[in-house]
Amino acid sequence: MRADAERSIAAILEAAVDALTSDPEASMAEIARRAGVVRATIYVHFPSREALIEAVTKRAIADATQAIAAVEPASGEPAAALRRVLEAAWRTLGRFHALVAINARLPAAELHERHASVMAHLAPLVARGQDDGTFRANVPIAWHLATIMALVHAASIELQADRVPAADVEPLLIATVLGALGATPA
Amino acid sequence: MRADAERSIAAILEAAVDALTSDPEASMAEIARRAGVVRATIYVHFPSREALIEAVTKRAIADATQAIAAVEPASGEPAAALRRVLEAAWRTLGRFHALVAINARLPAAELHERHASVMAHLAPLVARGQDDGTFRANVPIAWHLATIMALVHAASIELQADRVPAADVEPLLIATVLGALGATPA
DNA sequence: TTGACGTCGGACATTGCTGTCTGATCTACT
DNA sequence: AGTAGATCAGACAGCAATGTCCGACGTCAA
Repeated sequence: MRADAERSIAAILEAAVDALTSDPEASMAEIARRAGVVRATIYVHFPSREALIEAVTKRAIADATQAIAAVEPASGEPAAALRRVLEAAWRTLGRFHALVAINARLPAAELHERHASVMAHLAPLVARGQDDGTFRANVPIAWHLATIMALVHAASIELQADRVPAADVEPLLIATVLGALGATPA
Repeated sequence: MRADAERSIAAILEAAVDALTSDPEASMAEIARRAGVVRATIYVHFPSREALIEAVTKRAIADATQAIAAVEPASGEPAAALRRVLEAAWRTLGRFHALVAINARLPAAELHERHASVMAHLAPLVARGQDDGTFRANVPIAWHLATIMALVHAASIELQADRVPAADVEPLLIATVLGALGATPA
């Protein structure tokens, strides 16, 4: 693999994330424009639009997985660990939210498979909190995860709309999520 | 307005909901087919695809607004009132879950504006709950409202993705929202 | 009944996209 | 420096959808 090819691929993936975030149906031409590349070049590396989106999704999930793993969700009090995870998510995962919507119509099995690595880190944390009574136990883990994602996204929207000061968002988000999962947010 | 025109409009709106539910990008041709109408007829009543979708959305929100008003959000314990509101909203929304996904990619400002009528009923309820200590008071009302909207929408999306059984959604949603607002969901 | 309104059936131009291909030009590696 | 590999610039066909238009035909309501 030549160095310039590698650069192109990186630029394309980067541009695809940006473009698809602002418009989930962004065209290949738009992605190419943002990548500073000609449209045909994309097809050199990705046989089709679908293949490109799959590659982008996989990379996004890999990034998220790494960011979450980095804050050691398996250590310490569940509430504190979740707090750390939320901070990581707030900073890292936010920009990929659009991809969630794009992939939402995929076969359920494939979707589940793609999220497996994230689940692998979060599920034990949530389960641990359910065991020791920190989080509501009569709720599926997937629901808790959906709740977390929804509130992170809502926080992002509120912030962008200037309906809440930037400095206030993180504590608000954390308190709301902890409450939603059933923890008493102190 | 002639009677057959009124029938056509009703059939088109009905068909649009159905078609967009099974495919959020359903074409005008598909909608026309389901409505038992020729494609051109749609353009007689709705100048563009966007206008049709807007009409469908507005009607859905109007229905939800009416359903919420009907359960008297201004009466009784705030937690109980919120519970009633969530039940009413969820049931009315049942038919329109697909529209949630479609409108999710709209400009945030427009989304906010379309939800205004629902918010108008909710804001006093939330304020009342903050006053009597049922809901977290150190949080802007707008944040609580955003939280509620986000969780209702998330519930809708989870349901559509078949990640949670339909029968479980309502109690899960209620428990999660009450917790997120700081009430003890008992 | 009659005429205005509405729908039908289909043709039509336009647009925007995907995916392919070409030859020319550039660039990384040996 | 030379060569294989990569990008560029742009053309091309194919397709699907939107939105417009038409004449013929049905249907509502006065």
